[in-house]
Amino acid sequence: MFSGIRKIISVKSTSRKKPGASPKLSEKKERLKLFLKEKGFKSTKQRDIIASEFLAVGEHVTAEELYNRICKKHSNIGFTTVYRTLKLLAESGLATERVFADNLTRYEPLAAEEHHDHLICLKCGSITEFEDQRMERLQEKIATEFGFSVETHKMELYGRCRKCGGGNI
Amino acid sequence: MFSGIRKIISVKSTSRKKPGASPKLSEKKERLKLFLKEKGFKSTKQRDIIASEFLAVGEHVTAEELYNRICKKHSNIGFTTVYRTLKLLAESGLATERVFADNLTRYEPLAAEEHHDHLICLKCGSITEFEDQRMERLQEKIATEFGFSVETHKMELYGRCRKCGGGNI
DNA sequence: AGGAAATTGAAATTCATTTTCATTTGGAAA
DNA sequence: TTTCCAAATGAAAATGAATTTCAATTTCCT
Repeated sequence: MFSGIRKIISVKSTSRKKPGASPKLSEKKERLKLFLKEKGFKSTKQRDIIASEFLAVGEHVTAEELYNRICKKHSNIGFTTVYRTLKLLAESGLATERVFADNLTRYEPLAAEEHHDHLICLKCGSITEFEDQRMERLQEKIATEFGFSVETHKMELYGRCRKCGGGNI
Repeated sequence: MFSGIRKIISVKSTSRKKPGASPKLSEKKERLKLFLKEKGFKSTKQRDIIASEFLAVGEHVTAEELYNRICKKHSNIGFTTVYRTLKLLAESGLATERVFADNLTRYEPLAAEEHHDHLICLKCGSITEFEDQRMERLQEKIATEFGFSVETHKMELYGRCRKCGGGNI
């Protein structure tokens, strides 16, 4: 299923939130520090570097992708630490873990408060985010019809983006 | 994410199709034979047994689960063959591969023509299928708004089923 | 500064999945 | 039916992402 994707190579964000709606980088790093302190964890150079790089990159990265970026500049940072820090960021609510059809775990900044879904191009691998209230409402509605209460959901549309012939197949 | 699920233990189907709408077991096995012949593959005892057991079980099984059932009666059938036969069934359109939040690959009979989505209970692990035209239409609509054409999609609602307190949380 | 506790990172482990390869089997052609 | 070759089988090995281990290092509280 979805075997068309070899690798998700590039990533785009097309969210519709107002500019300035998301916290600044410094604010996010502050939040991480608070979380660490609160949990009795320690602030370290590595965590700072990794968090900064992660927040700078911004889009759906795997632990490995992020590690590759980081280890060029900081040969003293190991894969394991990148991996663990991403988990930590996810726990603290600064990142969200996602698994798409290629079965790799990706991390995406923030998102705790801004749930959204994804359009994934099977040709070029680009990921476009979207949020749609109609969708949220319909999900609730359907769930209710089954006596089900929704805590979270996963919704991915796989197909062709505009560039790859989305309009006219 | 979704780490609440330890294991998906049981599986229910609540699809809304009319009774008799889906092909009978013999019909399905016929379809497999045709597919095999068409592709120049061979019919074997193992494939027959595995396909029968799979179609009999009916619901979202992993290769391992199916293997465990089969090897009790047929000690001469190996895991690899079960694994490969499930892949084959998926190719032939008699099964669909699905990966839920626990990251195991499950197979489900038929489904090539009947696309549906899933409600997954985070407490008891039950899987309920549903199909909803409103959902399909909305997906198309949203995709179109992004210049995207949908080939396939994945949509899972995670929460509580009726038994596990779905109505009143 | 001292020291307990947490962190780091290289290496090892886990675990589902997939591949390898020697052997067996199915089934088309003789 | 017998022959023969490609396909299938299954045990074992390989793969690869995710996770854990553990000794050495670092943080940060007192």
